[in-house]
Amino acid sequence: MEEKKKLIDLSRAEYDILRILWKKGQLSVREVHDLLAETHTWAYTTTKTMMDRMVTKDLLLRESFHGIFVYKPLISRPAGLARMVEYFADRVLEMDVGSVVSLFARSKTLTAEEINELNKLLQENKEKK
Amino acid sequence: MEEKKKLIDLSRAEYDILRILWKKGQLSVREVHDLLAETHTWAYTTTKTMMDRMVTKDLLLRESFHGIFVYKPLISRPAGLARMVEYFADRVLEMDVGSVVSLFARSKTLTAEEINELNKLLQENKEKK
DNA sequence: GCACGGTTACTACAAAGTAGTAGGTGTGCG
DNA sequence: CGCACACCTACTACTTTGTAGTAACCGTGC
Repeated sequence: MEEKKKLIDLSRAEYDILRILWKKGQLSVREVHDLLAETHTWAYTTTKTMMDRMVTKDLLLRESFHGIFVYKPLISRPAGLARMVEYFADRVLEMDVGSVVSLFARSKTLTAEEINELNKLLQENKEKK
Repeated sequence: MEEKKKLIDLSRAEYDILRILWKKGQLSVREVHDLLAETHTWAYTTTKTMMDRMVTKDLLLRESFHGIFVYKPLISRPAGLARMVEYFADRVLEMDVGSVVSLFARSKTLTAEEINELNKLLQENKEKK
């Protein structure tokens, strides 16, 4: 049996940053920070620190771009979602993950392809438990 | 306008402890710890530290009972759930909280009364935003 | 009365959350 | 041309949370 990679455990803060990057592709700290302002009241340096730490954790990739750094996600949205969905289904709703995943189909948040990936990840994870 | 109390923000660890206490009413550290073993691999003292910190944060009440301490939740299950449901609906599913709350009705996780309370909390919270 | 098994209190250290400060750099203006 | 300003980056720091060890305490059986 090969390496069993667990679902990625993101903190809420990390997830919020990734969420923006998943939508936009790649952004500077400033851009992420401004978008984050809707839900957070962080200082600019807080956003920066977070993002830099996420780079060392291989959650984000940082590249110099026209003299400034831009960051892009290193994990897919379904991969980032999986752990949260699992947790929420198991511990909060106390129902099968399948029912929760089916919500995504209705919400149009994820593409069909992403939903497939999400399902696959959750399935694999369940098997090895 | 009176005091606006925000929804309670629980960490996953705190939530997991509360979840057990909501089900059982009140338990000793040992009992919580054993039940927690299903999902966590914490050392006994870790469970203890967590629970004691939750007492100082007014999440739990600690009472001496036959020479040992038992802990009971100071917040209701809907109150503990509200923030997580809101977060999950808004940021993960990106759909209306209502749709998520309706899942509870189907999952039998909460009583009708609890669902009402949950709805009320989420509603109040939305109004003041 | 003391050993033993569990309980409690105190301490510790890493990671996450939050943010300040100092130093670097490009661009316009005098 | 050289400096001020605005903005970026790196480094440091302090608090809370996650995780756990250790030592002191305490009732029960012998």
